[in-house]
Amino acid sequence: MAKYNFTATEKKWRAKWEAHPIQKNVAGKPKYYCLDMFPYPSGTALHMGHWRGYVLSDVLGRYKILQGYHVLRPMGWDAFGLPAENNAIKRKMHPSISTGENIVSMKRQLNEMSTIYDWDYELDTTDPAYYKWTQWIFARMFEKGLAYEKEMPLNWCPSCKVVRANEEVIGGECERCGETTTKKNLRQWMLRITHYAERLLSDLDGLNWPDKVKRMQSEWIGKSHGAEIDFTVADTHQTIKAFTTRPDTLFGATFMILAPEHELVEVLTTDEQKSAVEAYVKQSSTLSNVDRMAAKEKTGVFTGRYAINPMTGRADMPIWVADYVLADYGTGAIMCVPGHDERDFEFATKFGLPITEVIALDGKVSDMPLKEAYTGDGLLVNSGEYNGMNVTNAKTAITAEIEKKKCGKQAVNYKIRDWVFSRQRYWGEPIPIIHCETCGPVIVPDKDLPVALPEIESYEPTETGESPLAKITDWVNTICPTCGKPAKRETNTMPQWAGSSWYFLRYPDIHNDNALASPEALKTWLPVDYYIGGIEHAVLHLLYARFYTKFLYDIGVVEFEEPFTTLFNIGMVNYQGKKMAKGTGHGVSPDDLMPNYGCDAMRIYEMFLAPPDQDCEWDDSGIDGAFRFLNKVWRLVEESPIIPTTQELERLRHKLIHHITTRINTLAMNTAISGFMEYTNHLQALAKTQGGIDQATLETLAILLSPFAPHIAEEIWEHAGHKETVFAQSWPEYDEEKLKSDTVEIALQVNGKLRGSLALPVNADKDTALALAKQQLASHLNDVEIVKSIYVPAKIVNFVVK
RNA sequence: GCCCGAAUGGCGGAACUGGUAGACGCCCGGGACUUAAAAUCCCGUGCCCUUCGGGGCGUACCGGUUCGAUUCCGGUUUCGGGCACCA
Repeated sequence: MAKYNFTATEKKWRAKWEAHPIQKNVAGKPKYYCLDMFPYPSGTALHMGHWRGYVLSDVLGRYKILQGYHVLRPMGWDAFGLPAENNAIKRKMHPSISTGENIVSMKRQLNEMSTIYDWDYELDTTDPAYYKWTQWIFARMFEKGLAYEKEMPLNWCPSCKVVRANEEVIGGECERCGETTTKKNLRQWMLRITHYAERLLSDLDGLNWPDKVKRMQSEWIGKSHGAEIDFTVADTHQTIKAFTTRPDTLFGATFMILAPEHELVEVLTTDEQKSAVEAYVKQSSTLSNVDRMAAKEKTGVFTGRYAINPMTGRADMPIWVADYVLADYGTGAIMCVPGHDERDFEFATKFGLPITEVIALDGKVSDMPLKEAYTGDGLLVNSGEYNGMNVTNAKTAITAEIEKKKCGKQAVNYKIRDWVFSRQRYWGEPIPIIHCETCGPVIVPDKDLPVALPEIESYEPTETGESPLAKITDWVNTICPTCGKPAKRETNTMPQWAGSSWYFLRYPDIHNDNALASPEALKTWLPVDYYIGGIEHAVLHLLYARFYTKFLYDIGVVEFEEPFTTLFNIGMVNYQGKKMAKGTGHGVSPDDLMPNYGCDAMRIYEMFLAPPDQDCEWDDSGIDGAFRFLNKVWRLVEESPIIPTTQELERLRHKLIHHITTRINTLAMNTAISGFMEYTNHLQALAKTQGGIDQATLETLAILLSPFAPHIAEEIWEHAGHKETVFAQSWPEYDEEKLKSDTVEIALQVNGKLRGSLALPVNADKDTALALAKQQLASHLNDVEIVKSIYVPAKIVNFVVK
């Protein structure tokens, strides 16, 4: 009796799979595109957090092969971007070298996991042959007016003199030098994702995605109905546009607030208030949106001006500047109704601004002052001719009056904003634009794509806020493709998102030089059937990929509008209370565990650890359980004589097929594994009493186990007398009839408390069940009156007594 | 702050549609085998009380609906993810 030698077994099968890949006989099979979110090689190694997703999708992929699909399992590298560049700077290497090294080590790790990735389809977003098409898509967007230039405020470190990403600004301070950061306006390339807001929202309905992800995206797009109202500023020719979802409360609008970045702040502020306002604007520029929204106490300053309430005609609305109003949501200005908005109420209370009640539940004015904002339903008060009208009707009526007065209109507002698409960094796709003094920004002609990222001495950010590319004059100076005059290249690069928003289209046809993928390849493989990746990508990556797909649909490149039919989001793996992350080197490397436990045990444990969609805490110690389980399986297989099939073995076998199949279908892998363990325990006992196990049990076990622990599964399959791979088999089916048993144990309760149990025929009628239950519970039913008797077949009997 | 989630023994978790809470595994304790150890096997393991028959409590907290709630509803707390230049 030899102990299961995982090292030798895993080596043996990995070599066999390498020589004869398990997916050979694919002709005529239906396709299944099972895709992982690709990693960004910004660190040298994968941690167990990555394993979680890749093992999960590998199990699904192998399962689909056994179900008879031709499965596409590609893998690639999202290798551009800030983290990769910072990793390179840290290691004093060129980013192409450091990411290249990282890719080599990650690929080794993926192979050691015995994943079925097909490296014939490997893709790298930094490969010019790939980013040629990233640039090509940008060119099409530019032509359609979806890419445009705009001045945007960016985080600026006055000490380092570089643009800082939000990630690099911690609590208003530069991560590198600790200096308080400010904002600097720089020209940026933007993508008009807002044009797709409505479609991005409504098409969520048809997706087989987790509800919570759909909800997050829908909240992110943030559609709301209301009115856009123009408020005239007294003693000026200016008007302030404000979007509100509550036009019904217009009579209660007692002041207005502009975001500190609002263009009218400078124009409107009176001389007396000038210094105070300027100081406030400067101070708020050091804060991020998150810091501003999370501030404990509201801050703000008066501009010295008043706006006219269009309903009352009175110039009694002081105009303030406050940073809880964001420049990029709505119009960057709000009308404030402190009586019926919590934040406005807080602000008005703090600064002594008037509060007017205009909605009351019963239509009766409350005693002033109000203790809090009332945000509920009700009837209008203090609202002139609208008094007594309900909120819903008032919204329509007051909007209609504003429209009549030509000082506003009904409006739909989206929270989603256009996408800032340029970075002042080296390590990204050059934006294929040439700036010509005569022609303006001109797109690089397709024949000149890709615009290759030039080699460069120093790729660290520059002191002018420009990309390091700006320093390479040879590269920057070029000729306008339209008029032939001297012109300059765009020096900003694209964000990492650019490459990851369409890569799933490229995989089936990665070597195509004439199109991003051939129509045939796209038709054969797309859309993606199952997409698996971290929950942290619930909004941005998935929204951007949907946007790109819709755009490519509109220009006729693809024939579908949604890229990912089914989505599964893996929960985070934490370690010592914190998220495992490559960037910080915080995590557990599979390399440390592999020599002691082997690949199968690690795959099993990773799946057993927790429900895949939930966050979990990594703990090495549990891996022993997975290791023992596999050894137990092997002993059972090796030591048990083969006997003819028995009814018990048959029932147990079908139960296992049923359990594993239903669990795999919902990716409930943790309970699939616990099902295997339970089965093995039963089988062990049964093998003892019956003197062995049957051939069918052996074979079924090998096939069912193969997606999870492929090496030992092959070994069992071989032990069962077979020469070809277990992955050439078909997934077994279960027989409903064989799952049924005749009797069932039901619970007996008195007043909902458990008082016993009873074995009953499954189809026992109520009278029989109650009679038997009464007998059983005689001691509990002695001196009481039974008020009600409940019998739920195969579940429970409950007596309600007095 | 806003949006999205989560909370069950010493620990990870199970409980499928409202029906016997704690499957499975880890840890821990006891036993078998062994010169010994490892490995393996068997038994025990939510808390409290017990006359050892059993009884009480228990799924973050407070309340509600129900014969019956980990599951549904209202409120609260704590923790995690996202918040647009990390991806």
